[in-house]
Amino acid sequence: MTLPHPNTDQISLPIVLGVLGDPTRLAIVRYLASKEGVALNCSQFLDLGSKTNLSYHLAKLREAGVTRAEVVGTNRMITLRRADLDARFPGLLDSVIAAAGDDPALPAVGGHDIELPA
Amino acid sequence: MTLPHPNTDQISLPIVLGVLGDPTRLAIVRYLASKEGVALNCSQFLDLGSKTNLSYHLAKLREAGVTRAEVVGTNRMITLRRADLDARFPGLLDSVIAAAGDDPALPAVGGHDIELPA
DNA sequence: CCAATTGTTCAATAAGTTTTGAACTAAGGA
DNA sequence: TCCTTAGTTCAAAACTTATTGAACAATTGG
Repeated sequence: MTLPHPNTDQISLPIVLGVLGDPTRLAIVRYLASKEGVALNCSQFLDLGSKTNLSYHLAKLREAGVTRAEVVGTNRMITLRRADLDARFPGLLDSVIAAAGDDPALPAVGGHDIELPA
Repeated sequence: MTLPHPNTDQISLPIVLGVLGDPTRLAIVRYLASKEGVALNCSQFLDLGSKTNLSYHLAKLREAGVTRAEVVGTNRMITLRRADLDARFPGLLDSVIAAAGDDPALPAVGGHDIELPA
């Protein structure tokens, strides 16, 4: 059970920019960046919308190549594809995250720690 | 006769990203960046679409704060708001332009020189 | 003044995006 | 096995964006 992701060289600039041009998704990326190295499941983002709606936005991010989703039991562990994005579009992710860093117009993620299934 | 532009501090990250997430507009920005300092009118971009459609896309870019349009006679001279964007979102425009730089999936602008009204 | 040039606006349509709830699948634990 | 948890899928509705052609405005040049 793996989910489809584009290869690094298939990541498209206009698609990435379009996907990031949505406040909910930008908030997801900002939060992922702030927790880099930590495994996050979808429920971490419930502050941003309904379960169904998050599934939609997280699929958009994954299909654009911005995030990676790994299946761990019933969880999908979400990470930023930082190395891939840096390789493909040097500096882009950093400048987006820096710009989003303190934007009060973006929704915020509460961020509860979660226990993973052993 | 001046056209409305947002102030630098009113430029919104998600709006800028959304506006750049369109191949036609990304091509416009790439071409403007390649001709920085040169005055360009809308007709320069007719390779990318109809006059009406360009008017629409150029208005989107202007309203997002990505470009500036100055009225000179019957022309609108278009420039990139590079300094404003660099001030607001450091590094963002550079990385977008670099990433777009050699993307064969983006439409290209022919680029004829034009004679301005004296 | 008249005609040409440059670009905008309008209304219509076409196409795509976001959001929702209900139904569903898959894994894990009691 | 049965229940719970995590997340997806589907179809519908609501909304937004892109594209077109016809009509319009404003300036310039003859």
